[in-house]
Amino acid sequence: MDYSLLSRIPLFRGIPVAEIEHIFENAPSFEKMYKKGAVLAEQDEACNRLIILLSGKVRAEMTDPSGKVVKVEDILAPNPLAILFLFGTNSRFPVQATADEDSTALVIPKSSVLGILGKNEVLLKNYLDISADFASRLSQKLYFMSFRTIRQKISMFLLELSRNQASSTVQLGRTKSSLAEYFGVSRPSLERELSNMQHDGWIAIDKKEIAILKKESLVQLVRFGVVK
Amino acid sequence: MDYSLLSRIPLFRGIPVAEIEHIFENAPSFEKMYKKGAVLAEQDEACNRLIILLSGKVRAEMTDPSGKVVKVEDILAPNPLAILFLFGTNSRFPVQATADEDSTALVIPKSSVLGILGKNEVLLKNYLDISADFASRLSQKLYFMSFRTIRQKISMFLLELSRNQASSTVQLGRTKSSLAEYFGVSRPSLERELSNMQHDGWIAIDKKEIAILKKESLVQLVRFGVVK
DNA sequence: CCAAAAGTGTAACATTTGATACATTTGCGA
DNA sequence: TCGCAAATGTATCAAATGTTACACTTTTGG
Repeated sequence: MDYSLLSRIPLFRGIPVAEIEHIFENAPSFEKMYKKGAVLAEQDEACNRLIILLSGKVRAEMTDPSGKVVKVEDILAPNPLAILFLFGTNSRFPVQATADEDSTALVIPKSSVLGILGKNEVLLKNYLDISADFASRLSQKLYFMSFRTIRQKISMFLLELSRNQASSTVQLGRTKSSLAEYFGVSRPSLERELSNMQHDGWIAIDKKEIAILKKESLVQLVRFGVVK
Repeated sequence: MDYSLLSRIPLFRGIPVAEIEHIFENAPSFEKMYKKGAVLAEQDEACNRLIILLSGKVRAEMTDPSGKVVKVEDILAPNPLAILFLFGTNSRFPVQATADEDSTALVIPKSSVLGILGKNEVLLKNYLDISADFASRLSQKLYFMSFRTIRQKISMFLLELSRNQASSTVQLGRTKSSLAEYFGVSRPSLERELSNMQHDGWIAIDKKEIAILKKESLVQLVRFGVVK
């Protein structure tokens, strides 16, 4: 078992490898291999163990009641799965995790995790920080979803991207399709609104690169819901 | 300082009063009084302390960039404020907390919290459970917001209310105005859709009481997006 | 018990968005 | 580098939702 792998993930940041080894010395945990296509965790299965992906790639899919896949997230090694859902009064995996390629994972029973966290304050702080960051991202996405119109969402998104950045040109960094999905709107609607904003002279679109031409208009729209 | 108060909040559930006293023995923390109208925490202020409301009532308000109050939540004693935002890489209070009446609070510096959590495994588990539950609720609301039409949201909401309940009649338990706000839709639109569903024979509305008449239709709508 | 405030029900009309379709273009793996 | 799958850009039409307005009812606080 190569604990130096673990030292590279945020959960173990700031903890020397020797210390990590010591932490796991008396904590029941085991390594497990998964062939491509194997299921690491079923959706809605009781979440009674922490799974840390050591090598390979895992696909997390949320299936809605009709059986249609709603959301996909890729998890690359080395990284933990569903860290925030390990606890809670009715903790279940929110997604199905499937190996996208041959993978190995470190599996730690929930009871061990509690003991481990209590033993190392840095590890505890990391765990709490990761949980809080996750919750913050959820909160932000909710705030995001609360905007009424697509133009408002686009404006907010572009302003966020351009924050802490000298240039007024931003890189989307993802496909417009995936952006539409993130916004919860249809792809043609997103394209149309982007076109409209370009026609209005607010932005200039070049592939996945967008130049913000009238930042003031974007700001006003986000702040007041209308412009002028 | 009356630690028996603390034993009544979820964070200290399952911990004897004597043990709570012991926990706080060597942890820096202090009690503070707030007059009605006093501010316990500013929005976006660094979140470097855990505030546990011991008596009184606090109003949590989120202000959007234009200065308009977006959301209000009431916190009654005894309960902690913003427990999930204490940690995280850039932890700040997400709301402004103002005393709605004369209140007292126990204030614990962030560094003490870490030490306390490491010392008592039950407390640690409570903290993690509370965090996870909060995140789950956020997730669920996000799932909720992802429904396209108002009718789908209403259906999902009514099915959730009627779950684990013999009767097919549910009590809204809140005003329709606040429900519209929760859904992120305009009040007239919600009213109209409720009317439509009643005209279609799916539900029967009597004030804040709604009878589910065609549960199958609601289920189908939520599952497949369409009925028949 | 009264008056003011909050909540309700509904209608007409304007806007926004979704669904669908199709022609290109781009990017990636064999 | 070829070919195919994914992504893009755009148009048309239908459906859902927002906005505004107003009359009425219920709740609340003094």
